[in-house]
Amino acid sequence: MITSELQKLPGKFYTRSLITVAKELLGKILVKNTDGILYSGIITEVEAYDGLTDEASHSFRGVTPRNKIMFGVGGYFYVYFTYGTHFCCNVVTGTEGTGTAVLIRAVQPLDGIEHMISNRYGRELKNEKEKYNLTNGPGKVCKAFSIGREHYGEDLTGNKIYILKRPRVREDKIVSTRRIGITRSVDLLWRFYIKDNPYISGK
DNA sequence: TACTAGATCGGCT
DNA sequence: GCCGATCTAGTAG
Repeated sequence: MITSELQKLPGKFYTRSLITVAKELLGKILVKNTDGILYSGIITEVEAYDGLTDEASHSFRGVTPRNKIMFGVGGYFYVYFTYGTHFCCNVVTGTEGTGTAVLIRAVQPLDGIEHMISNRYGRELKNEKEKYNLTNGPGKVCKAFSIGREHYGEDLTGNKIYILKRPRVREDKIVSTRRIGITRSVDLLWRFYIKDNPYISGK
């Protein structure tokens, strides 16, 4: 697959409802093209976060400086810093004021794999296991793609960070489970991943 | 393999 | 001041 020949998703892809966008992001290709380095990977695992009903969401308690991009219109990047060490990235969805976003939890690397290995390990791969460990978690994806606070609010219809069109993943190839690493609203089945793909986070 | 702890700091109660 | 949409290294079994 030649990623440079694929089409960018338009703004209207993102302004639809949270769960629709979350599921349809599976199989699409996340691209970062800055500083002369091209990174890309197939989105294999996501989680949905809602504003109104979802206590686990950063947007649940209303607008703050950190989450304000979540309350804007869909199609922007929400990057946050957590546990004093990691960044995680989200795709903002829906219309103005909804406070919804989709956390990208794992991707399958396509372009820039050598850079990802260097960003993650600072050395060569040691074994097969490290190949999958490269991007199978939200903190790992950001580390591999070198995504940080400077990418907060990035416009996904721009030319630095964007997502490429790909055929929709069939419903019977999508697995829904509880979300990972949260303590509130734990019963929602809002984690989605591509069945049988090896680039999936633990549990 | 399974569990525990430590890193490390920004956001918000 | 507390705790988190995480990850890794270390220890025990």
